[in-house]
Amino acid sequence: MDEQGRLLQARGVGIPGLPVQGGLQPLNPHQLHEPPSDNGEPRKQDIGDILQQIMTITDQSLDEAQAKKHALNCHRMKPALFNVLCEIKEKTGLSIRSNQEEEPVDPQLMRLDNMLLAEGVAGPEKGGGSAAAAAAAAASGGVSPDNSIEHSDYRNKLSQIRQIYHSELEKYEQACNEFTTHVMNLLREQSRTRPISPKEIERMVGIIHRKFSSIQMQLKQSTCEAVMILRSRFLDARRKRRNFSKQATEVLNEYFYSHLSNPYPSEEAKEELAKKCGITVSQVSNWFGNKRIRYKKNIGKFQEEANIYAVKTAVSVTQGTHSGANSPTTPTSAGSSGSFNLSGSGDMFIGMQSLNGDSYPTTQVESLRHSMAPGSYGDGISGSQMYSPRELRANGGWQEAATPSSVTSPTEGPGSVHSDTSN
DNA sequence: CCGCATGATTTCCA
DNA sequence: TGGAAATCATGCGG
Repeated sequence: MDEQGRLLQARGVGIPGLPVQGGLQPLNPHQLHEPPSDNGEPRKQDIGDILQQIMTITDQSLDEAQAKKHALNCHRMKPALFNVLCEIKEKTGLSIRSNQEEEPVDPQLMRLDNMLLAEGVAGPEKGGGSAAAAAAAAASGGVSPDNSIEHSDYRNKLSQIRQIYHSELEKYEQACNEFTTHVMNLLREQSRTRPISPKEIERMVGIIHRKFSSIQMQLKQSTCEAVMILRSRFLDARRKRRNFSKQATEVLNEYFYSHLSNPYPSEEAKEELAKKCGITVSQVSNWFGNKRIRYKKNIGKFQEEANIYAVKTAVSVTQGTHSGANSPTTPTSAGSSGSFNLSGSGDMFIGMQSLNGDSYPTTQVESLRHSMAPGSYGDGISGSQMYSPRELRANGGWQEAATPSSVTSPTEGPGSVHSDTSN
Protein backbone atom coordinates (compact mmCIF):
# COMPACT_ATOMS: atom_id res chain seq x y z
CA MET A 1 0.00 0.00 0.00
CA ASP A 2 2.72 2.37 0.91
CA GLU A 3 4.46 2.05 -2.34
CA GLN A 4 1.27 2.27 -4.25
CA GLY A 5 0.14 5.27 -2.34
CA ARG A 6 3.36 7.08 -2.80
CA LEU A 7 3.30 6.22 -6.42
CA LEU A 8 -0.20 7.44 -6.95
CA GLN A 9 0.49 10.61 -5.06
CA ALA A 10 3.68 11.23 -6.89
CA ARG A 11 1.85 10.87 -10.15
CA GLY A 12 -0.99 13.08 -9.08
CA VAL A 13 -3.69 10.61 -9.95
CA GLY A 14 -5.06 10.32 -6.45
CA ILE A 15 -7.98 12.61 -7.12
CA PRO A 16 -10.33 11.26 -9.71
CA GLY A 17 -11.90 13.63 -12.07
CA LEU A 18 -9.42 16.40 -11.47
CA PRO A 19 -6.91 17.54 -14.03
CA VAL A 20 -3.83 15.53 -13.57
CA GLN A 21 -0.89 17.46 -12.20
CA GLY A 22 2.73 16.64 -12.38
CA GLY A 23 3.35 17.26 -16.03
CA LEU A 24 1.92 14.05 -17.41
CA GLN A 25 1.05 14.18 -21.02
CA PRO A 26 -1.86 12.40 -22.59
CA LEU A 27 -0.48 9.33 -24.18
CA ASN A 28 -1.03 7.83 -27.52
CA PRO A 29 -2.09 4.23 -27.55
CA HIS A 30 1.06 3.20 -29.28
CA GLN A 31 3.11 4.48 -26.38
CA LEU A 32 1.72 1.67 -24.28
CA HIS A 33 3.55 -0.80 -26.36
CA GLU A 34 6.92 0.76 -26.07
CA PRO A 35 9.50 -1.61 -24.73
CA PRO A 36 10.35 -1.17 -21.07
CA SER A 37 13.47 0.62 -20.12
CA ASP A 38 16.12 -0.90 -17.97
CA ASN A 39 15.89 1.32 -14.96
CA GLY A 40 12.79 1.58 -12.74
CA GLU A 41 11.86 5.09 -13.70
CA PRO A 42 10.19 4.28 -17.01
CA ARG A 43 8.29 1.46 -15.33
CA LYS A 44 6.82 3.94 -12.90
CA GLN A 45 6.14 6.11 -15.83
CA ASP A 46 4.28 3.18 -17.40
CA ILE A 47 2.03 2.68 -14.41
CA GLY A 48 1.40 6.36 -14.24
CA ASP A 49 0.43 6.32 -17.85
CA ILE A 50 -1.98 3.50 -17.42
CA LEU A 51 -3.61 5.08 -14.44
CA GLN A 52 -3.74 8.36 -16.19
CA GLN A 53 -5.49 6.77 -19.11
CA ILE A 54 -7.94 5.01 -16.88
CA MET A 55 -8.74 8.27 -15.21
CA THR A 56 -9.27 10.18 -18.38
CA ILE A 57 -11.11 7.48 -20.21
CA THR A 58 -14.49 8.89 -19.25
CA ASP A 59 -13.67 12.20 -20.86
CA GLN A 60 -13.21 10.65 -24.22
CA SER A 61 -15.60 9.73 -26.93
CA LEU A 62 -17.00 6.25 -27.00
CA ASP A 63 -14.87 5.06 -29.87
CA GLU A 64 -11.75 6.55 -28.39
CA ALA A 65 -12.55 5.07 -25.04
CA GLN A 66 -13.26 1.65 -26.50
CA ALA A 67 -10.00 1.69 -28.37
CA LYS A 68 -8.11 2.83 -25.31
CA LYS A 69 -9.84 0.27 -23.18
CA HIS A 70 -8.82 -2.45 -25.51
CA ALA A 71 -5.28 -1.17 -25.52
CA LEU A 72 -5.24 -1.06 -21.75
CA ASN A 73 -6.57 -4.57 -21.50
CA CYS A 74 -3.76 -5.74 -23.68
CA HIS A 75 -1.12 -3.84 -21.81
CA ARG A 76 1.59 -5.96 -20.29
CA MET A 77 1.32 -4.17 -16.96
CA LYS A 78 -2.31 -4.76 -16.68
CA PRO A 79 -2.25 -8.11 -14.82
CA ALA A 80 0.14 -6.73 -12.25
CA LEU A 81 -1.87 -3.60 -11.74
CA PHE A 82 -5.00 -5.65 -11.58
CA ASN A 83 -3.50 -7.76 -8.83
CA VAL A 84 -2.57 -4.70 -6.84
CA LEU A 85 -6.03 -3.35 -7.21
CA CYS A 86 -7.37 -6.70 -6.12
CA GLU A 87 -5.23 -6.53 -3.03
CA ILE A 88 -6.44 -3.07 -2.13
CA LYS A 89 -9.94 -4.10 -2.88
CA GLU A 90 -9.60 -7.08 -0.62
CA LYS A 91 -8.65 -4.84 2.27
CA THR A 92 -11.29 -2.16 1.77
CA GLY A 93 -13.85 -4.67 0.63
CA LEU A 94 -13.61 -6.49 3.92
CA SER A 95 -14.31 -3.36 5.86
CA ILE A 96 -17.27 -2.61 3.64
CA ARG A 97 -18.53 -6.10 4.06
CA SER A 98 -18.18 -5.95 7.80
CA ASN A 99 -20.19 -2.76 7.82
CA GLN A 100 -22.90 -4.34 5.87
CA GLU A 101 -25.09 -6.10 8.40
CA GLU A 102 -28.14 -8.04 7.47
CA GLU A 103 -30.76 -5.47 8.25
CA PRO A 104 -33.65 -6.75 10.32
CA VAL A 105 -37.09 -6.82 8.81
CA ASP A 106 -38.50 -3.36 9.14
CA PRO A 107 -41.41 -3.48 11.59
CA GLN A 108 -43.07 -0.62 9.82
CA LEU A 109 -42.87 -2.44 6.55
CA MET A 110 -44.37 -5.44 8.22
CA ARG A 111 -47.20 -3.35 9.55
CA LEU A 112 -47.82 -1.90 6.12
CA ASP A 113 -47.73 -5.32 4.55
CA ASN A 114 -50.11 -6.69 7.12
CA MET A 115 -52.49 -3.86 6.67
CA LEU A 116 -52.47 -4.13 2.92
CA LEU A 117 -53.02 -7.82 3.26
CA ALA A 118 -55.85 -7.32 5.71
CA GLU A 119 -57.50 -4.77 3.47
CA GLY A 120 -57.24 -7.10 0.54
CA VAL A 121 -55.03 -4.70 -1.38
CA ALA A 122 -52.05 -6.99 -1.30
CA GLY A 123 -52.20 -10.74 -1.54
CA PRO A 124 -54.68 -12.82 -3.47
CA GLU A 125 -57.59 -10.96 -4.91
CA LYS A 126 -60.80 -11.42 -2.98
CA GLY A 127 -63.88 -12.45 -4.85
CA GLY A 128 -62.43 -11.94 -8.27
CA GLY A 129 -62.23 -8.20 -8.36
CA SER A 130 -64.54 -5.27 -8.39
CA ALA A 131 -67.02 -6.62 -10.85
CA ALA A 132 -67.64 -9.71 -8.80
CA ALA A 133 -67.77 -7.67 -5.63
CA ALA A 134 -70.29 -5.32 -7.10
CA ALA A 135 -72.32 -8.18 -8.44
CA ALA A 136 -72.28 -9.91 -5.10
CA ALA A 137 -73.27 -6.74 -3.35
CA ALA A 138 -76.07 -6.15 -5.78
CA ALA A 139 -77.30 -9.69 -5.45
CA SER A 140 -77.28 -9.64 -1.67
CA GLY A 141 -79.12 -6.37 -1.37
CA GLY A 142 -82.25 -7.05 -3.29
CA VAL A 143 -84.54 -5.25 -0.88
CA SER A 144 -82.69 -2.13 0.05
CA PRO A 145 -79.97 -1.23 -2.36
CA ASP A 146 -78.70 1.66 -0.23
CA ASN A 147 -76.23 -0.35 1.73
CA SER A 148 -75.07 -2.46 -1.13
CA ILE A 149 -74.56 0.53 -3.35
CA GLU A 150 -72.42 2.09 -0.69
CA HIS A 151 -70.69 -1.20 -0.13
CA SER A 152 -69.99 -1.83 -3.77
CA ASP A 153 -68.85 1.73 -4.11
CA TYR A 154 -66.39 1.11 -1.34
CA ARG A 155 -65.29 -2.10 -2.95
CA ASN A 156 -64.88 -0.40 -6.28
CA LYS A 157 -62.75 2.31 -4.80
CA LEU A 158 -60.71 -0.26 -2.93
CA SER A 159 -60.31 -2.22 -6.10
CA GLN A 160 -59.09 0.90 -7.87
CA ILE A 161 -56.53 1.46 -5.18
CA ARG A 162 -55.57 -2.17 -5.49
CA GLN A 163 -55.09 -1.90 -9.21
CA ILE A 164 -53.01 1.24 -8.93
CA TYR A 165 -50.97 -0.34 -6.21
CA HIS A 166 -50.26 -3.44 -8.21
CA SER A 167 -49.47 -1.63 -11.43
CA GLU A 168 -47.13 0.71 -9.60
CA LEU A 169 -45.56 -2.19 -7.82
CA GLU A 170 -45.08 -3.95 -11.09
CA LYS A 171 -43.54 -0.84 -12.59
CA TYR A 172 -41.16 -0.54 -9.70
CA GLU A 173 -40.20 -4.16 -9.95
CA GLN A 174 -39.65 -3.88 -13.64
CA ALA A 175 -37.59 -0.75 -13.21
CA CYS A 176 -35.67 -2.42 -10.42
CA ASN A 177 -34.94 -5.43 -12.57
CA GLU A 178 -33.92 -3.32 -15.51
CA PHE A 179 -31.69 -1.21 -13.40
CA THR A 180 -30.20 -4.24 -11.71
CA THR A 181 -29.44 -5.88 -15.02
CA HIS A 182 -27.97 -2.68 -16.29
CA VAL A 183 -25.76 -2.28 -13.26
CA MET A 184 -24.75 -5.91 -13.37
CA ASN A 185 -23.78 -5.62 -17.00
CA LEU A 186 -21.86 -2.52 -16.20
CA LEU A 187 -20.09 -4.19 -13.33
CA ARG A 188 -19.30 -7.25 -15.41
CA GLU A 189 -17.90 -5.01 -18.04
CA GLN A 190 -15.91 -3.11 -15.48
CA SER A 191 -14.70 -6.28 -13.87
CA ARG A 192 -12.37 -6.66 -16.79
CA THR A 193 -10.51 -3.53 -15.86
CA ARG A 194 -11.02 -3.45 -12.13
CA PRO A 195 -11.46 -6.19 -9.63
CA ILE A 196 -15.10 -6.86 -8.89
CA SER A 197 -15.98 -9.99 -7.00
CA PRO A 198 -19.34 -11.70 -7.45
CA LYS A 199 -20.02 -10.88 -3.85
CA GLU A 200 -19.59 -7.25 -4.63
CA ILE A 201 -22.04 -7.49 -7.47
CA GLU A 202 -24.37 -9.19 -5.10
CA ARG A 203 -23.92 -6.41 -2.61
CA MET A 204 -24.58 -3.84 -5.27
CA VAL A 205 -27.73 -5.66 -6.28
CA GLY A 206 -28.69 -5.68 -2.64
CA ILE A 207 -28.20 -1.95 -2.43
CA ILE A 208 -30.30 -1.42 -5.52
CA HIS A 209 -33.00 -3.65 -4.15
CA ARG A 210 -32.97 -1.81 -0.87
CA LYS A 211 -33.28 1.50 -2.63
CA PHE A 212 -36.15 0.23 -4.67
CA SER A 213 -37.79 -1.38 -1.72
CA SER A 214 -37.68 1.92 0.06
CA ILE A 215 -39.55 3.36 -2.88
CA GLN A 216 -41.92 0.45 -2.63
CA MET A 217 -42.38 1.20 1.01
CA GLN A 218 -43.37 4.72 0.12
CA LEU A 219 -45.85 3.27 -2.32
CA LYS A 220 -47.19 0.96 0.36
CA GLN A 221 -47.40 3.81 2.78
CA SER A 222 -49.34 6.01 0.43
CA THR A 223 -51.57 3.09 -0.49
CA CYS A 224 -52.25 2.51 3.17
CA GLU A 225 -53.07 6.16 3.59
CA ALA A 226 -55.42 6.02 0.65
CA VAL A 227 -57.12 2.96 2.11
CA MET A 228 -57.39 4.63 5.48
CA ILE A 229 -58.94 7.71 3.94
CA LEU A 230 -61.32 5.54 1.96
CA ARG A 231 -62.20 3.54 5.02
CA SER A 232 -62.74 6.49 7.24
CA ARG A 233 -64.87 8.17 4.64
CA PHE A 234 -67.02 5.14 4.03
CA LEU A 235 -67.15 3.90 7.57
CA ASP A 236 -68.07 7.33 8.77
CA ALA A 237 -70.70 7.46 6.11
CA ARG A 238 -71.99 4.13 7.31
CA ARG A 239 -71.80 5.22 10.91
CA LYS A 240 -73.79 8.24 10.00
CA ARG A 241 -77.39 7.80 10.78
CA ARG A 242 -79.37 7.16 7.72
CA ASN A 243 -83.02 6.28 7.77
CA PHE A 244 -83.86 2.83 6.62
CA SER A 245 -85.81 2.52 3.46
CA LYS A 246 -89.55 2.69 3.72
CA GLN A 247 -89.80 -0.91 2.76
CA ALA A 248 -87.36 -1.98 5.44
CA THR A 249 -89.24 -0.04 8.09
CA GLU A 250 -92.43 -1.62 6.87
CA VAL A 251 -91.03 -5.11 7.20
CA LEU A 252 -89.71 -4.39 10.66
CA ASN A 253 -92.92 -2.78 11.78
CA GLU A 254 -94.95 -5.66 10.47
CA TYR A 255 -92.89 -8.05 12.47
CA PHE A 256 -93.01 -5.85 15.51
CA TYR A 257 -96.75 -5.36 15.53
CA SER A 258 -97.55 -8.91 14.61
CA HIS A 259 -95.37 -10.05 17.50
CA LEU A 260 -96.36 -7.32 19.83
CA SER A 261 -96.97 -9.77 22.62
CA ASN A 262 -93.36 -10.75 22.44
CA PRO A 263 -91.42 -8.45 20.15
CA TYR A 264 -88.12 -10.22 20.61
CA PRO A 265 -87.11 -11.77 17.37
CA SER A 266 -84.83 -14.76 17.60
CA GLU A 267 -81.43 -14.69 16.01
CA GLU A 268 -82.80 -16.50 12.99
CA ALA A 269 -85.70 -14.11 12.72
CA LYS A 270 -83.32 -11.19 13.03
CA GLU A 271 -81.18 -12.60 10.30
CA GLU A 272 -84.14 -13.08 8.07
CA LEU A 273 -85.40 -9.60 8.77
CA ALA A 274 -81.95 -8.23 8.15
CA LYS A 275 -81.82 -10.01 4.85
CA LYS A 276 -85.24 -8.78 3.90
CA CYS A 277 -84.49 -5.23 4.85
CA GLY A 278 -80.99 -5.14 3.49
CA ILE A 279 -79.57 -4.14 6.83
CA THR A 280 -77.36 -5.87 9.34
CA VAL A 281 -78.53 -8.05 12.19
CA SER A 282 -77.25 -5.54 14.70
CA GLN A 283 -79.26 -2.87 12.98
CA VAL A 284 -82.29 -5.05 13.36
CA SER A 285 -81.45 -5.44 17.04
CA ASN A 286 -81.03 -1.71 17.36
CA TRP A 287 -84.28 -1.12 15.64
CA PHE A 288 -86.18 -3.50 17.90
CA GLY A 289 -84.48 -2.09 20.96
CA ASN A 290 -85.43 1.41 19.99
CA LYS A 291 -88.87 0.39 18.92
CA ARG A 292 -89.68 -1.45 22.12
CA ILE A 293 -88.51 1.36 24.32
CA ARG A 294 -90.24 4.02 22.30
CA TYR A 295 -93.38 2.07 21.94
CA LYS A 296 -93.48 1.48 25.64
CA LYS A 297 -92.86 5.09 26.41
CA ASN A 298 -95.64 6.34 24.25
CA ILE A 299 -98.05 3.69 23.18
CA GLY A 300 -100.68 6.19 22.26
CA LYS A 301 -98.49 7.69 19.68
CA PHE A 302 -97.86 4.34 18.05
CA GLN A 303 -101.45 3.24 18.17
CA GLU A 304 -102.30 4.45 14.74
CA GLU A 305 -99.24 2.82 13.32
CA ALA A 306 -100.20 -0.36 15.11
CA ASN A 307 -103.62 -0.20 13.56
CA ILE A 308 -102.25 0.26 10.12
CA TYR A 309 -100.02 -2.74 10.44
CA ALA A 310 -102.80 -4.73 12.02
CA VAL A 311 -104.89 -4.05 8.99
CA LYS A 312 -102.08 -4.92 6.71
CA THR A 313 -101.42 -8.15 8.49
CA ALA A 314 -105.08 -9.02 8.55
CA VAL A 315 -105.38 -8.33 4.87
CA SER A 316 -102.36 -10.35 4.03
CA VAL A 317 -103.73 -13.20 6.11
CA THR A 318 -107.11 -13.15 4.52
CA GLN A 319 -105.50 -12.95 1.14
CA GLY A 320 -103.32 -15.84 2.09
CA THR A 321 -100.28 -14.01 0.93
CA HIS A 322 -98.06 -15.08 3.70
CA SER A 323 -96.94 -18.37 4.92
CA GLY A 324 -96.26 -17.94 8.58
CA ALA A 325 -96.39 -15.58 11.46
CA ASN A 326 -92.68 -15.71 11.83
CA SER A 327 -92.04 -14.39 8.40
CA PRO A 328 -94.61 -11.81 7.58
CA THR A 329 -94.35 -10.88 3.99
CA THR A 330 -95.00 -7.44 2.78
CA PRO A 331 -98.56 -7.22 1.65
CA THR A 332 -99.26 -5.60 -1.64
CA SER A 333 -99.74 -2.09 -0.54
CA ALA A 334 -102.23 -1.21 -3.23
CA GLY A 335 -104.64 -3.87 -2.14
CA SER A 336 -104.30 -3.55 1.58
CA SER A 337 -104.64 0.10 2.25
CA GLY A 338 -106.79 0.84 -0.71
CA SER A 339 -109.73 -1.48 -0.52
CA PHE A 340 -109.88 -2.07 3.18
CA ASN A 341 -112.03 0.23 5.25
CA LEU A 342 -109.11 1.83 6.90
CA SER A 343 -110.85 4.76 8.50
CA GLY A 344 -113.39 2.56 10.11
CA SER A 345 -110.89 0.18 11.55
CA GLY A 346 -108.72 3.01 12.60
CA ASP A 347 -111.56 4.52 14.54
CA MET A 348 -112.18 1.23 16.12
CA PHE A 349 -108.61 0.93 17.34
CA ILE A 350 -108.53 4.46 18.52
CA GLY A 351 -111.68 3.73 20.39
CA MET A 352 -110.03 0.73 21.89
CA GLN A 353 -107.12 2.80 22.91
CA SER A 354 -109.33 5.15 24.81
CA LEU A 355 -111.10 2.24 26.38
CA ASN A 356 -107.82 0.80 27.43
CA GLY A 357 -106.89 4.09 28.87
CA ASP A 358 -109.93 3.70 31.10
CA SER A 359 -108.78 0.37 32.41
CA TYR A 360 -110.78 -1.69 30.04
CA PRO A 361 -111.13 -5.24 31.30
CA THR A 362 -108.73 -7.55 29.62
CA THR A 363 -110.53 -10.80 30.05
CA GLN A 364 -111.93 -10.81 26.57
CA VAL A 365 -108.62 -10.11 25.03
CA GLU A 366 -106.93 -12.58 27.24
CA SER A 367 -109.27 -15.34 26.37
CA LEU A 368 -108.98 -14.52 22.75
CA ARG A 369 -105.28 -14.58 22.90
CA HIS A 370 -105.10 -17.76 24.85
CA SER A 371 -107.35 -19.42 22.39
CA MET A 372 -104.83 -18.70 19.68
CA ALA A 373 -102.06 -21.10 19.11
CA PRO A 374 -98.80 -19.20 19.46
CA GLY A 375 -97.05 -18.70 16.22
CA SER A 376 -100.11 -19.39 14.14
CA TYR A 377 -101.87 -16.91 11.96
CA GLY A 378 -103.96 -16.17 14.96
CA ASP A 379 -101.05 -14.30 16.32
CA GLY A 380 -101.30 -11.96 13.45
CA ILE A 381 -105.03 -11.68 13.45
CA SER A 382 -105.24 -11.25 17.15
CA GLY A 383 -102.91 -8.39 16.61
CA SER A 384 -105.93 -6.23 16.22
CA GLN A 385 -106.80 -7.09 19.75
CA MET A 386 -103.24 -7.20 20.89
CA TYR A 387 -102.52 -3.69 19.84
CA SER A 388 -104.10 -2.58 23.04
CA PRO A 389 -101.50 -1.70 25.62
CA ARG A 390 -103.45 -3.87 27.98
CA GLU A 391 -102.41 -6.86 26.00
CA LEU A 392 -98.81 -6.16 26.61
CA ARG A 393 -99.30 -6.31 30.28
CA ALA A 394 -100.57 -9.83 30.02
CA ASN A 395 -97.23 -10.95 28.79
CA GLY A 396 -94.17 -11.26 30.94
CA GLY A 397 -91.52 -8.63 31.34
CA TRP A 398 -92.51 -6.79 28.22
CA GLN A 399 -95.94 -6.01 29.70
CA GLU A 400 -94.95 -4.20 32.86
CA ALA A 401 -93.03 -1.36 31.44
CA ALA A 402 -95.21 -1.36 28.41
CA THR A 403 -98.19 -0.17 30.28
CA PRO A 404 -98.69 3.49 29.72
CA SER A 405 -97.75 5.41 32.77
CA SER A 406 -100.85 7.50 32.63
CA VAL A 407 -102.93 4.41 33.22
CA THR A 408 -101.16 2.13 35.58
CA SER A 409 -98.43 3.74 37.49
CA PRO A 410 -99.63 4.77 40.89
CA THR A 411 -96.11 5.12 42.14
CA GLU A 412 -95.05 7.11 39.20
CA GLY A 413 -93.18 10.23 40.06
CA PRO A 414 -93.30 13.50 38.18
CA GLY A 415 -90.60 12.06 36.05
CA SER A 416 -89.88 11.90 32.43
CA VAL A 417 -92.10 9.00 31.57
CA HIS A 418 -95.25 10.89 32.21
CA SER A 419 -94.11 13.95 30.46
CA ASP A 420 -93.10 11.76 27.56
CA THR A 421 -96.50 10.21 27.27
CA SER A 422 -98.21 13.50 27.70
CA ASN A 423 -96.18 14.79 24.89
C1' DC B 1 -83.22 27.48 12.44
C1' DC B 2 -86.02 24.60 15.36
C1' DG B 3 -88.14 20.56 16.84
C1' DC B 4 -89.17 16.03 16.11
C1' DA B 5 -87.97 11.36 14.30
C1' DT B 6 -84.87 7.90 14.36
C1' DG B 7 -80.58 5.11 13.99
C1' DA B 8 -76.48 4.41 16.80
C1' DT B 9 -73.90 4.30 20.97
C1' DT B 10 -73.16 3.91 25.80
C1' DT B 11 -74.09 2.40 30.36
C1' DC B 12 -76.10 -0.49 33.49
C1' DC B 13 -78.14 -4.76 34.96
C1' DA B 14 -79.71 -9.55 35.45
C1' DT C 1 -74.47 -11.40 26.61
C1' DG C 2 -78.97 -9.52 25.47
C1' DG C 3 -81.98 -6.11 26.76
C1' DA C 4 -83.50 -1.61 29.00
C1' DA C 5 -82.76 2.97 29.36
C1' DA C 6 -80.47 7.15 28.49
C1' DT C 7 -78.18 9.77 25.42
C1' DC C 8 -75.98 11.28 21.22
C1' DA C 9 -76.10 12.71 16.55
C1' DT C 10 -78.06 13.27 12.30
C1' DG C 11 -81.94 13.68 8.88
C1' DC C 12 -85.73 16.15 7.62
C1' DG C 13 -89.92 18.83 7.35
C1' DG C 14 -92.00 23.15 8.52
